[in-house]
Amino acid sequence: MDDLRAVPPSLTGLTTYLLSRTGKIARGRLAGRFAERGLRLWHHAVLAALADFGPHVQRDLAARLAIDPSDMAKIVDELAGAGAGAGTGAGAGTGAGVRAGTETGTETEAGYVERARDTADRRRITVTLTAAGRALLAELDADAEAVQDEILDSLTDDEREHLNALLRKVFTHLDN
Amino acid sequence: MDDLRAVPPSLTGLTTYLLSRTGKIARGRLAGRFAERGLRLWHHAVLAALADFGPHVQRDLAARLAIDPSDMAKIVDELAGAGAGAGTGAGAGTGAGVRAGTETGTETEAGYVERARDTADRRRITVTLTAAGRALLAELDADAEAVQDEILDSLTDDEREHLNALLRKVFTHLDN
DNA sequence: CCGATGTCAGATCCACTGAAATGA
DNA sequence: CTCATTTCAGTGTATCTGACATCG
Repeated sequence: MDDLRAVPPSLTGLTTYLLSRTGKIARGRLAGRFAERGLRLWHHAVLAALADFGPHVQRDLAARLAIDPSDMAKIVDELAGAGAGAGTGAGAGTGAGVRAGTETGTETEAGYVERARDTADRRRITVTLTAAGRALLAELDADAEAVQDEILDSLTDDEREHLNALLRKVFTHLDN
Repeated sequence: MDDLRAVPPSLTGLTTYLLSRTGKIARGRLAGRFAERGLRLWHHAVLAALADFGPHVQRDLAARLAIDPSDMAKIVDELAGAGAGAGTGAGAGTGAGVRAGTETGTETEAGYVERARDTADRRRITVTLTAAGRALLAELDADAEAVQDEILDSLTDDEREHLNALLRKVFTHLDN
């Protein structure tokens, strides 16, 4: 009898629909977790890019992640901790884990990335991952995997691997 | 070599990331096609739900598609073609909208769905798919499949089927 | 040329109105 | 029979985000 929660089969038959829906759910859940830290998805992507490929000129970072350069400026700014009068250097000095949990009024932004003038071309600003950034990235990655376990709960390990392979194939092809 | 187009491997290793990215791309492309008609994705979903499950009380339609009832009111209104209807909306650019076959008159009267007061409970409005709506749905489905062919271009038929099966499994489980 | 700030549009969400049904 | 409560459709608003445009 026509369960009102049932989704139209003609939609679930469309792979793109499933892709879109599950993707949105996944993104939403992960964004929720990051929000508890006062972060958004792009922060994770930026940190990951820096970890994987090393320091970037800000513009290249934007190009790689397919995001508008003007938006990248904000993200890097937030990761650097320049915004909102946050204690930049953070008296805590090294470490500076800053797993704030609840983002109370005080934003405990710390230097997850560092902006430095390129020595060769002094117009360029090179963004570099700091130790604190690397630590934060590890936590965000853990969040991501936790969400992934939720989402893919119904799949076996083999199926998960297969799904990843298929999606990777699709994605890399789209990238061209 | 650090191709600037390369995406961080630590991200592509996350299935949820791929899901999220490809889903967003798919949604964007399909939304683009629909926009040429002056429609949005929800219009397609509503038509599909009506085709698959028959007439709905408007509120149930909203519940099924997990959308806010107030937003559903607007969407149904546009599909019914009452007043400004589908032509305007987001599309801007091309005033095209609404190519239902009978292009008599400049605009609209698109009755893709019909609203009728429930005789028993006059608060309720029952939404029914019309012949024009069915025709439009066929076109939108064709658009969706075209986009799907683009997106899944790199996969064989077997792989596409497998991907659909995996995603369906994931999605139905998430629905619970 | 590059990065930063500001503006705009789309989508989602929430509160409210008015009509209509239900139950005390 | 009347009144309070609930449910529904519809309107409008607040907010959040992503995309675009201009300024330094």
